Amino acid sequence: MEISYQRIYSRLFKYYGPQKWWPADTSFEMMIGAILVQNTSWHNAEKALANIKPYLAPELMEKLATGEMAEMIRPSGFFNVKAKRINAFLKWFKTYHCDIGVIKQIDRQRLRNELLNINGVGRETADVMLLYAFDKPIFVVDNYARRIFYRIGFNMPKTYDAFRNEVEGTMAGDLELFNEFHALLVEHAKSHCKKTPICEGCPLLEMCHQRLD
DNA sequence: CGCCAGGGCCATA
DNA sequence: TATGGCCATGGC
Repeated sequence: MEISYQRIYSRLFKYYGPQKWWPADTSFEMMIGAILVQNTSWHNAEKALANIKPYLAPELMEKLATGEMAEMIRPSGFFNVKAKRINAFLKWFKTYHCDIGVIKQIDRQRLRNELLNINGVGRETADVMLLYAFDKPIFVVDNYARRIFYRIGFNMPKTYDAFRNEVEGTMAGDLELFNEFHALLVEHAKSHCKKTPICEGCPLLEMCHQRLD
């Protein structure tokens, strides 16, 4: 049986079930969460989110001084840089009057470039926002996807965009599929495919080459 | 105690 | 293009 991205997705979906991401009440909360979770456990990002919950609206958040913001998001780590990144994001968001509906109408490529121009929003954060806040069908490349596919034995393209294009080009996926795929890869990495893996009961065991690097 | 976590920027070669 | 240092908390 040919091992493909499609087959891996099917296996993960059958095993873990629908993930219904992103865990946030609003698109705005989702995007703030995307910045807070950068290179940080979701557990710590949640603590920061809980602290700024009373300010989780662009009109309220822009009034906070950067120093106040930093203190509130302290549990997420890198709190000084993340406070600046949130400010940079808010500045961009305001140029569209914080109107999610308007931004959703923007062409996918152009919107991606605009997000990448925000200081503190790199490829992965931009793609996660495009997928979970702006409904663009996109494959999110992260270290988890790299680790999981590497251990299966795939030789993925080295650069971010080449990897993303390959998966998107070979999957014929819609919004719902890419939404679930990223969430499933994260869940799989956290439950089985950790740095020190738990291979017993792994749903991908038969297709894994055990390249535990 | 060290390792890791749902990255990105910047300087350098 | 591709490394390396830097940013920092909290769970284990």
